[in-house]
Amino acid sequence: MGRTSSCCSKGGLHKGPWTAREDALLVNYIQQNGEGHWRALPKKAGLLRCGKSCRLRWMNYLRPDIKRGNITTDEDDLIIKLHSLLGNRWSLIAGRLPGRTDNEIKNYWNSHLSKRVAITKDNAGETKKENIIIENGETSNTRKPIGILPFCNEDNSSNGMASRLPLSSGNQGGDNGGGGGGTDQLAVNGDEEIQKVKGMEELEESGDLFGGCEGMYKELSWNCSENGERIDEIEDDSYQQLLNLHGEDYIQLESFIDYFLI
DNA sequence: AACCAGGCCAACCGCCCAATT
DNA sequence: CAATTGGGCGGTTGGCCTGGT
Repeated sequence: MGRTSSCCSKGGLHKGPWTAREDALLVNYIQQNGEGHWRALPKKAGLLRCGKSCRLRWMNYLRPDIKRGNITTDEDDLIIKLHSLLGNRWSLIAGRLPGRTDNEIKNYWNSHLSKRVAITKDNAGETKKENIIIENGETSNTRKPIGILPFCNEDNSSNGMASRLPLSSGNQGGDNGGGGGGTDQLAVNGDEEIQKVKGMEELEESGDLFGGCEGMYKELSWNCSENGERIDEIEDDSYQQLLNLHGEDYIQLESFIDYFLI
């Protein structure tokens, strides 16, 4: 229903690498008319491309805010952390890396990071990089973001928050050839954790996160207390539900991600 | 110099979902 | 309510480049 064969496979349309002239036509058109209406765009812009191809070219290559060049070690770490939280949700991950595209991150993951993480997992023994540490100290391979739970706990300042974080940064320095000790490592003790708690308090005071947290748990059919505290075990499919959130709930997910990247 | 293998990355493909008709 | 459209996403492909032999 409503699905047509690939627009790019229609006769008479160009495929393959874009020429400088095509790029110029596309950029010129979007600068004058803005993004959107991709299906109609090629005709109006004088391009023999399908709309999807135009959109992809713009989004992944021609957009003025795209950051070209090598992925930095900070971005590298961030991608790994986000992937451990979100899985192959490249658009979500890209949304946390200004100027990077989902395609670029996906390619980078497939060509660089997946191998590195695999090696890390092989070498790391119990502290596997992609595992998520759950409340009782066990690890899980299911990529459920159990680390989000303490965000909604009332006494977050004293419940060993770091042990629940989704990633252990402990093996970071070793396999990176000196790249370790990045500034955005997850806080595990001392002042950084205190700062984190203070940040949480500010967010809580704003009222945004607690209320949304409760709402989200209800949305996900999780049990929660009146103050938004999650009180039962995550069900198997809950993570998937979490990642399918939209609208305000999606914003809550974004907030959770923010929290874990402090 | 020629060949080959592997890595990288831009682009395509197929599917999904929300909005519109 | 069903059909259609528009847009977005993740997976995959294929061409180019580079390094090794």
